[in-house]
Amino acid sequence: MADAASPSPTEGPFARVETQNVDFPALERAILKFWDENGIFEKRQGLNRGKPKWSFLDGPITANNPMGVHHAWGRTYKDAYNRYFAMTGHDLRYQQGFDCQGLWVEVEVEKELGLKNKRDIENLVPGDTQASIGRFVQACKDRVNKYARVQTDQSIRLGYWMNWDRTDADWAKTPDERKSYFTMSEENNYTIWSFLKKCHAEKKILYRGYDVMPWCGRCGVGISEMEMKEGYRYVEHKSVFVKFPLKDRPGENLLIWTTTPWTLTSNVGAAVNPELTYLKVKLKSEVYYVAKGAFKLNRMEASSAEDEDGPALTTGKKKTREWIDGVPHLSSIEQHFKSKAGKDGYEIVGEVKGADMLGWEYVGPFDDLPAQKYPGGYPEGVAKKREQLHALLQEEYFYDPASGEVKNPTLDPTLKPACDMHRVVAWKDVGETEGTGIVHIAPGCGKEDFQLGKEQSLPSVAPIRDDGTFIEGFGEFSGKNASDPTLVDAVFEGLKAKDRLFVTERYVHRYPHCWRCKTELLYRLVDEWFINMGPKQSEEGFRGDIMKVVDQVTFLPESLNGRARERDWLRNMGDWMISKKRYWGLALPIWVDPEDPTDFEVIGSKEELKARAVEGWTEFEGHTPHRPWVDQIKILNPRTGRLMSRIPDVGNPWLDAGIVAFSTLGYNTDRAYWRKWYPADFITESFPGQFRNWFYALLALSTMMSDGEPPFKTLLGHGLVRDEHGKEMHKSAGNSIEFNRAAEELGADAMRWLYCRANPATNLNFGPGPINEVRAKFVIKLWNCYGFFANYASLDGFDPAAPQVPVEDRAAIDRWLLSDLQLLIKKAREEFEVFNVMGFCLATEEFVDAKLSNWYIRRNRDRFWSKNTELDATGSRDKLAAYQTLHTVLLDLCRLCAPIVPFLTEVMWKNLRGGAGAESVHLTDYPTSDESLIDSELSQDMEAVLRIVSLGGAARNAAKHKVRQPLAELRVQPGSDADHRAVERFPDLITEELNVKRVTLHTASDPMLRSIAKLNKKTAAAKLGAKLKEAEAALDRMDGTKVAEELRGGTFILVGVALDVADVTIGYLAPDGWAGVVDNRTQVMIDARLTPELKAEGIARDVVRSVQDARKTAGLDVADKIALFLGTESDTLKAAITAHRPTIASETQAVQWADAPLNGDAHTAAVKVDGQPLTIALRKV
RNA sequence: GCGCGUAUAGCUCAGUUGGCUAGAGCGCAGCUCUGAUAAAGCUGAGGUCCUUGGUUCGAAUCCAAGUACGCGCACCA
Repeated sequence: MADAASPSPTEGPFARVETQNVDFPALERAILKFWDENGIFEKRQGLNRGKPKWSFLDGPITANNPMGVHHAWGRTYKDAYNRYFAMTGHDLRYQQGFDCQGLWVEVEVEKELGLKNKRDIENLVPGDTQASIGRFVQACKDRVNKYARVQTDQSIRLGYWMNWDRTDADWAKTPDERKSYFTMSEENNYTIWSFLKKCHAEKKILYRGYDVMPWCGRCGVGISEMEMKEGYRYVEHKSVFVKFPLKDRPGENLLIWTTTPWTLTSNVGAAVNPELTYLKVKLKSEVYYVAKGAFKLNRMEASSAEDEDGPALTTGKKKTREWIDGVPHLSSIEQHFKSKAGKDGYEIVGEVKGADMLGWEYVGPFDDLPAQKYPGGYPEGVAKKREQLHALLQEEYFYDPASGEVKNPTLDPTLKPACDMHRVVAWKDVGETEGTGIVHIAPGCGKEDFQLGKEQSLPSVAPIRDDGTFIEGFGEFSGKNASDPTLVDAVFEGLKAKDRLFVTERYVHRYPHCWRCKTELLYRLVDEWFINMGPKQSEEGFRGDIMKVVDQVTFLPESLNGRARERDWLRNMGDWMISKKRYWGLALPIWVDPEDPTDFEVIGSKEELKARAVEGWTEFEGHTPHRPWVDQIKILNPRTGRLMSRIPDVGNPWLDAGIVAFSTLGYNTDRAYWRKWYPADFITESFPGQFRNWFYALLALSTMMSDGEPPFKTLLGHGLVRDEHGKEMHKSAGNSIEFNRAAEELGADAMRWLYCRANPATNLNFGPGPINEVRAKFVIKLWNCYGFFANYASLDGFDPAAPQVPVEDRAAIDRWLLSDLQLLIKKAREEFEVFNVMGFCLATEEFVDAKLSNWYIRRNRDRFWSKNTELDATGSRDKLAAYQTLHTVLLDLCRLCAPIVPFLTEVMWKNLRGGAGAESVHLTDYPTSDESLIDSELSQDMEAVLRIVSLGGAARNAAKHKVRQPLAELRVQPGSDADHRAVERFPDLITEELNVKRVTLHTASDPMLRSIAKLNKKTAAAKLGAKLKEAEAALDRMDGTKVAEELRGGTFILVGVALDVADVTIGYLAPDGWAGVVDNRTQVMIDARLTPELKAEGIARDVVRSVQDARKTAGLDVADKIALFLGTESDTLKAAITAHRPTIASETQAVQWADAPLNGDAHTAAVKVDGQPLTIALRKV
């Protein structure tokens, strides 16, 4: 089968083509070999060298696992557009990229090595952290190299033309020296350094942030905003209502509610909304404060909030909250009170404004913990850093509404411990649709809490370390993990012991999880590095600069509003957290003074580092700028004279991918080259997520590096690949499909066509079903057209080099096909230029199916079958014209489709070119339409022919005569000029296709068919009731044409009842002996009467058909001659056979007639024709 | 909660600046054709064009409100 890819030299210019059970994957492998052995890709590059450039920038694929079929969608687009622009004479870079660094690789390597946490990693070489990190980082590099190579092989199999690293020698090189780009390359890392340097030195937007951030205790890493979006899920937690006894109001309590009981250990304050009203609820001997609006609230209704004052306006149904089956629904706070009170009941004893509660002091839930008693918050280092941060931000003075004083915390020597600071503070964001309207504030455990703590001068108590466990100072909790359920129980026990526990409940909410390892995130006070994006919700600062760039690029497909989405993300995102407390990644080039954490420097290049290094350079030299080697370098602080150390953090991996418009184009090493290729003309990736990931990072880094020049002109996004039934593909669900399996079982071309014909704006259903559909719809159909041509051309000795019959001398159907081909070429170019291959594919399917296969070839078969020896000069010329037309169309189709299905078209091309022309279709130019061949009237007329033929078929059906039975006449009342012309220009096409003797026109002005109106009893019966019979009779007497007109006009009254279009069916009646149908204004009828002559002819055709069948089952070749015996007792059959003997003989290639049954090796068959038995016997002669 | 989008046959979707009896492919049933075609053709069953109201001679199409779904954003105790 592999040989099928190359024409056999023994059979003239065209090789025979197999049309059954074609093994497309085998052909694809043969083509890969052909490209490889003949350097086709290199030749293509050679042809385009020096031509106008077309700059494509590849978004790096994560080299962490083998490719999935979902990757193949985007890669197919990338290759298709690359190939199109190559065939239209553009110089391309053909550089593909791998994303190498980051937590996703680390997590896989941890799994491989059986490591559970950071401590395991740092102890890979027992007792030697540096060596351990070194070994771990090496393992990460190894994994990336391994899968980059796997993905390379897979991409090659897909037909993706890039400058790949193919040999062992290629892969032995450093990432910097390879053809593909790697984000772990030195160039990439150092270029990010220059970006960060620019952020710091020029724009002053890099800062050390001391904030509460979501944290993954398993990975030991802060989670950035963009990562957090990936991890929200609905989960059940234990929530709790807790009493905070008020110090100066004996027997009175604040009632607070929280879903994170572990944070109660670090409670510092309680926040109320000064605007809200709070109830004093008396239960037994104690009083509780609860927000008035919260008290009776149905907590299962999703918070639709504050239209309490307009009950008449609340028309819409309230939505119920997302909930998990099996978890009890929430009770209202009032219900909790009722059930606690029993039959005594509770009592509302007063109301108080939130503003009047400010400053009230209370007893905290865990004031006995050492951490709560520590002066200035806990731990000491935390408090110290906070002071320094305040100094840094120059927030020297605070207005403290609790005391009414202006305070300066940096100068305040008596910072109190947390337990002495418990008081009610104001927070305008407190609502009453969730909780009790009084919020427990733990500045060390929540983002808003921390912010509020800063504003209100509350100390922070930060309880957990980087693995999620409690630090010392938290009594029995120390050492336990904050997300451990038993810890929650311990908290509840502790509260119960002090009679602080009001009630607990099971609660369902959306909670963030680590996007990589699915662990629940905790909010933790951390020390991370940020890029200041400028004021949120504004268009100022860095975010504003990026927005200006966003406004200059094109986002496709339009319906997705990509620009609006990107702008939306830019408006809302917080400052960009770029640090990760991990191992495998960009070494953030930030060196900090050991005594003063706010004194830092950013290094912008390897050279600068070398110049500044005062220690560790020798150990570092020769290594990539990764941990642990780069960690050893110290630089001198010119201000203090102390040695500065690099922060141990690595960078957010989106920095790695975001810099590639600079790093891969040699921005820092060959500025002219960069200038030539920047910006990219085109990028394309799957859009979900990328507006906040690659698209964002690329735009952000490019805006900074280029001072506002867009990194690309056009971005094409596409959806997700789903399984055959539209479900998300997951390895765990067992419905994901490996790329290799798909390519080998389904074929890369079929996959590529499926991807290209799909709408990029929607998700795509992938699987054997959809693939088989496109294969049947397009691949096999095109292949069969090709096979038809090649097989007859080979048999017939068609000479592709023969002088072309001038197009104007060719048959109209030839000119029609060539005209429509030009239209397709125009369409192809238009659609590729606007990055809409879908439009091209759908148009091509239509062309191949409706025009080429089902009309041109079907209608012209006898021109190809005609025997050379029997043709005169005109006939030969006509046959040549047919071959040339079909040959041209197939060659152009090859070139048109080559970017989409490079294998199929290559196989076809290699055979069709007949030894002439380019050795590969991919070395040809993309077709250009020839305007002189476009004949739009001809196109319209042929369309009319197809319409009339279709109607004629329907009329035949109504007449109940199969197509083999010749009929006398088809009569057409044209509904348009094109219909009219079609009958006059192409009577032969119509009569042959419909097997009628003649086609005639009905040109009289009255309708050819009489309209008949009939009641649609289903709908009309209800309206007419008892008058139904009467109405039917009345309708029978009416003129159907008039009824139809009245119905169209809208008013039709029958026996006093108004009926509409649906109540009446209009049928059409042909004269006796005829059958007619109507479509719009075109009417067609067929003469259904059989004469004895027509009947005999029909029988003869049935006989021919039966003999052909017998030939086929006898295994004869088309060209084989036979001796034929036809035996029957039926006089009708005998007469028909005798009358049509010459036709039967020529159709079946019978050169001898036998009067008696053939004996011996003859093939016999017993069939029925016209209901009568017929014996067929034939033998090859 | 805010914003954007979508809603048409069992499934996947077309349906242009409003226009006459709303279409295609797949699937289903029947018929047919077949010496390129495991292909194809024809017919049939199957529709509340999400709902309601409005504009209009006329609405799947335009407008408004509602409902459902999807996506993005926000997510708090």
